[in-house]
Amino acid sequence: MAASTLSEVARLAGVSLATASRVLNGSSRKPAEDIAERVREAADKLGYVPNAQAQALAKSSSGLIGLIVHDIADPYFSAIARGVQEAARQQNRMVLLASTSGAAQDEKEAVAAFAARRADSIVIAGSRSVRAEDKQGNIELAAELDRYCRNGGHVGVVGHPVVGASTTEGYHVVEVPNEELAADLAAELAATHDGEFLIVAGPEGLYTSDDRVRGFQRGLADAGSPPAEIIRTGFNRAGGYDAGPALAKRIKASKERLCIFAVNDVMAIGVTAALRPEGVWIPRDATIAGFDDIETLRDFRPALSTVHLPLEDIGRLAAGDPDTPPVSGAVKLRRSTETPVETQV
Amino acid sequence: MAASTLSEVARLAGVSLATASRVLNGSSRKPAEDIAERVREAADKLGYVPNAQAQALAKSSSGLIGLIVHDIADPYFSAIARGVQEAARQQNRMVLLASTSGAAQDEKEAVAAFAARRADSIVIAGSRSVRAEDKQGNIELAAELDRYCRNGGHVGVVGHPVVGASTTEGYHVVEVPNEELAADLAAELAATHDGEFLIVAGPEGLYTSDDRVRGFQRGLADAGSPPAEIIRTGFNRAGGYDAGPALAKRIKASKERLCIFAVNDVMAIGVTAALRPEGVWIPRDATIAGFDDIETLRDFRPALSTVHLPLEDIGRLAAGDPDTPPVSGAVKLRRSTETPVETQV
DNA sequence: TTGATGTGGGAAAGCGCATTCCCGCTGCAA
DNA sequence: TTGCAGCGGGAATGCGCTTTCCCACATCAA
Repeated sequence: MAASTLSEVARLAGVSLATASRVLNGSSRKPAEDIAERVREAADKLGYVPNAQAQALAKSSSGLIGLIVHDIADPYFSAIARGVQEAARQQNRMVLLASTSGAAQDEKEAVAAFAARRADSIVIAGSRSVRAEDKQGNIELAAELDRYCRNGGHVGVVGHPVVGASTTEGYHVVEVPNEELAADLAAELAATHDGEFLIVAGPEGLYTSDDRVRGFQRGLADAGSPPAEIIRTGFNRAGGYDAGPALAKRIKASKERLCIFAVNDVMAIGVTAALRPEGVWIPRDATIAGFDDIETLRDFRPALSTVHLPLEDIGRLAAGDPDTPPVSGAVKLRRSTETPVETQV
Repeated sequence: MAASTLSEVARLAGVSLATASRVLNGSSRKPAEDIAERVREAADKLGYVPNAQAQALAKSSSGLIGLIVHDIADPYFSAIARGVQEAARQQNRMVLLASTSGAAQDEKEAVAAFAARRADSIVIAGSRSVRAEDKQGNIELAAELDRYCRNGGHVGVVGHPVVGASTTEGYHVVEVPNEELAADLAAELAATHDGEFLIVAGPEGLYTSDDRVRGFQRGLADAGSPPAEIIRTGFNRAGGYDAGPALAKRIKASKERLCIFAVNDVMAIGVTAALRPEGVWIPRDATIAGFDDIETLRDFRPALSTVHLPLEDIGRLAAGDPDTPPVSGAVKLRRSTETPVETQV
């Protein structure tokens, strides 16, 4: 990657390095127009591309924003990534991507790498967890982030504060009202459904999952319904799928129609897919709702009841966009939780 | 972003800058263990994080790989992005992201930005086009890329060479056998379907779309079927949706069952969604096939017939991973093109 | 004409690091 | 003991750029 340098341009234009810099890379001092023109011509002829690394070094600001997700191919994260990307574009920055599969250890490394690149800010999406096996990783991650913040970095966290972060300096948490929204969902569902409820949740200790479970139970309680049974599985499509057989058995054994709340959309889809071969139809034999309102999944049939989350906005907010409205979700009841007309069998 | 520097570490450890550098940032010369230990301690105490920008400047290699996509939230691109990300991880690099909505002008700017950051390589995903309105943009993009390559950069292009690129030096095209696979799909469909075929394509001039159309028509011809009528619309879900009403009219007017080939999965989903309110059921009233085999869409019902593309591998290949097998797709016939049993009405 | 005040270009000092070159030291053969 | 290689650490240079400081010159009021 050897390209022509500023001093080559300066020499060709017959001016000093300083002048060339002033002309080409926006300075407060504007050299005379004829000189500027000469410099621009020279730059053009040489195909000069400024070295952002050197610029960053000289002005100590990189124009980079680091994004940490579990999996960029997961539609939840890619929607957030789009928001971050847009915010970055507006701020004239570039986004550096890191996928970590959610491992705290990997996240720590990603933060270190971003810090090494002197990213102006870091966005961490993806659920925090307090599980025992993540304990050590979380501590190290928090330490790394604290250090990054102490050195003047900004970090935007989606959903929940990083476990064990000791400073608040530099941290910016985009609160997602998971609990409230889950309660709303439960309330709306309880209004029309009078059978049992069941929750398909992620592993215990995962904040996002736990919040949604808690909120849902609270909503149920407020509506006078008994608490829902909880099945724990993976926090992704595969987790939902795996829970399918047990659910099918449960549904077939029960006299009433069961209403399932999967703590996110992809899990709900996984559950639905696993239920189908068992002969369990949604919403005929059971109803189901998810959470997130993933765009790619909207054409699904039966249309999935869910809670809409402005994921793109969340990404923008985490990336520090000031013009983005605060996070506000909304319950979306669709076909998957409709009580079917009796005549339909 | 001021952090402690190598010279601070060196001073604290009581060694020279050179020694500290050798200890901390992998050099071929290994200082004595006791000294090394002292340096590491000092680094640890200061919370030293090497400045990758400065390192890049000094060694002139950034460890960055630039990725250009139309839209990171589109599952097609996010799957490729995952592959690129994985390859980058293996190569110990980081990926820089740019979304461009497919505008050649934006892509050009993204390339310039990557070049400025001295990215070691650039991956361009997303269909190239020869449309007239993109002409100027394409020329500039090609020029920018050529310059990048001349300066020693590597570029990996998914699908088709960049229009108008004058060098081959540094370019690396990941060929996607769109045409062959589309022909295969047509052949397999023609084997069981004897009604008419219809293609929902993207705008004319979009390579990927054009290739798939051409291949499909060829497959039809080889199977002895008449060429399919072509409807042009947007190359995304919205495009498919928009084509819905016209298709519905077409289907209702026709005596035979129509087989629709949408040139990608999301378009097929869009079509299906638009058809539903019109009372047209898949596969009862018409059949449909897509292309790409998007993972998030696999749970869709009726299951979408499509052509599987190893998108993640494609991303890996474009990012220059040597261990990734060459691209090979496969036709996946599923429910959406099954001839329904007559008794099902 | 003279001194004060700008104005605009250039020299040079870093930014944080890798790396080359140099030098003092030790170990060994002669 | 002398000479030479080999080893390990340090000084210094440069990567490409920004920015401060300086200086030459022009302008204008007195």
